[in-house]
Amino acid sequence: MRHQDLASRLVDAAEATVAAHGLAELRARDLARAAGCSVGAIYGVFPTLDALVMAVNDRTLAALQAALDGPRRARSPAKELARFAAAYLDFAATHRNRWAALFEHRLAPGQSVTPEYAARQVAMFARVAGPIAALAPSLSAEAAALWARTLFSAVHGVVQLGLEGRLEIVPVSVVERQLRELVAAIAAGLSAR
Amino acid sequence: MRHQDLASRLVDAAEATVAAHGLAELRARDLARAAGCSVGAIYGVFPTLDALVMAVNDRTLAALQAALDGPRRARSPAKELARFAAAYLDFAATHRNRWAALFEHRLAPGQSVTPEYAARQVAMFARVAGPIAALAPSLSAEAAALWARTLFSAVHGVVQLGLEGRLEIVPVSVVERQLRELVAAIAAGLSAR
DNA sequence: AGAACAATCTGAACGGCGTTCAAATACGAC
DNA sequence: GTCGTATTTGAACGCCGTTCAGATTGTTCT
Repeated sequence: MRHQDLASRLVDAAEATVAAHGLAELRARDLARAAGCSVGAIYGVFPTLDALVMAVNDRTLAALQAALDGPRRARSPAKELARFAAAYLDFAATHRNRWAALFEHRLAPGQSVTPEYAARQVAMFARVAGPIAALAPSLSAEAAALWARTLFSAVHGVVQLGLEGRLEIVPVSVVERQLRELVAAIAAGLSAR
Repeated sequence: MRHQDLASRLVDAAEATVAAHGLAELRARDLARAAGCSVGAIYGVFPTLDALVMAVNDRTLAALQAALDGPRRARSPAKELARFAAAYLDFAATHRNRWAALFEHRLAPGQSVTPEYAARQVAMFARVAGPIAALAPSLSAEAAALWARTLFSAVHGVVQLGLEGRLEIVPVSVVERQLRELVAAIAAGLSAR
């Protein structure tokens, strides 16, 4: 533990705080105490706390990607899309604070996301494009890719407004039903062309 | 102007700042200067800056509701849903910072949204339930209401990830196409049952 | 071994934030 | 005019992310 990189100790500590109390509770002084260093040392490793948050989010996105790849491919394209949506909901519900941090954190203007982060996002969209192309073979590759983005976004929207909506919070089981019906309707609409 | 309520002058000033520079740029001292009062006077009207932000968001939601009611009903339920989605995108794109503030602002734990805010949200969902029920008459009232929430959330997700996604920002015209195809697929899937 | 240099870490201090509150001010009743 | 009350004021408080002069540690050369 003594020889563990300061960087990874800091990301570990930040991840633990985010998971337990949410992104808003992250403090440089707490982080330093948890990682066993001084506040100033943080800035020898990360230029800013925002950069540290991005490192945490990189990890979360990797975990999300792994969760979505999850169990092996389902029997039909429609079932595969349904499994994907259910896995997304499950990840968001299980790791709520870490998942929320992905969207709560706004990067400073001019700053961009890390290349790994962007690559993971592209990979996740691509993961959806396959079943979609299988479902609607008449779609061009670009159209299928755009549909992948659309389906992903739609599923995300249902999960986000369901889990952290302003109104009543929808029980996870209801969100599950919403996603099942949404994916089924889209799959039906797509294959009917 | 002198006799205008301090409260409305403050909300005006906050709304202007949010619209011009985003929620993150809101400062109590700037607000006081813009509204022509002292910092302390803000707290005689609002218990917290968060409450002031909620007042701004109430206004934004009212404007969004008006924009969605917009032009009179379309010819068919499917077209009405498409119009609704397009109007949502148009509002988000036109009033990007004010719209983003609706979702950037997290209310303190234990605090709830104003009754008007909740009522507007319910009204907007209900606005969608009509065309959905017309499209799939076999749906129960509760199922149609849930579908309204689902469709609204899905549209929101596409707009949000499209306009402020981490990856490349999608041009509005592409998001328009995404929404058109999404609504068409859902409408097809819904009426095919 | 010790001296000299570079690299790293330290934590008090800085500026900016939301929020508070004793003092000043404005206002109405008589 | 005088008192009592309600409102406004803005300096001050505590907390935040971030900085940087000085202390500490590590490395290289003789």
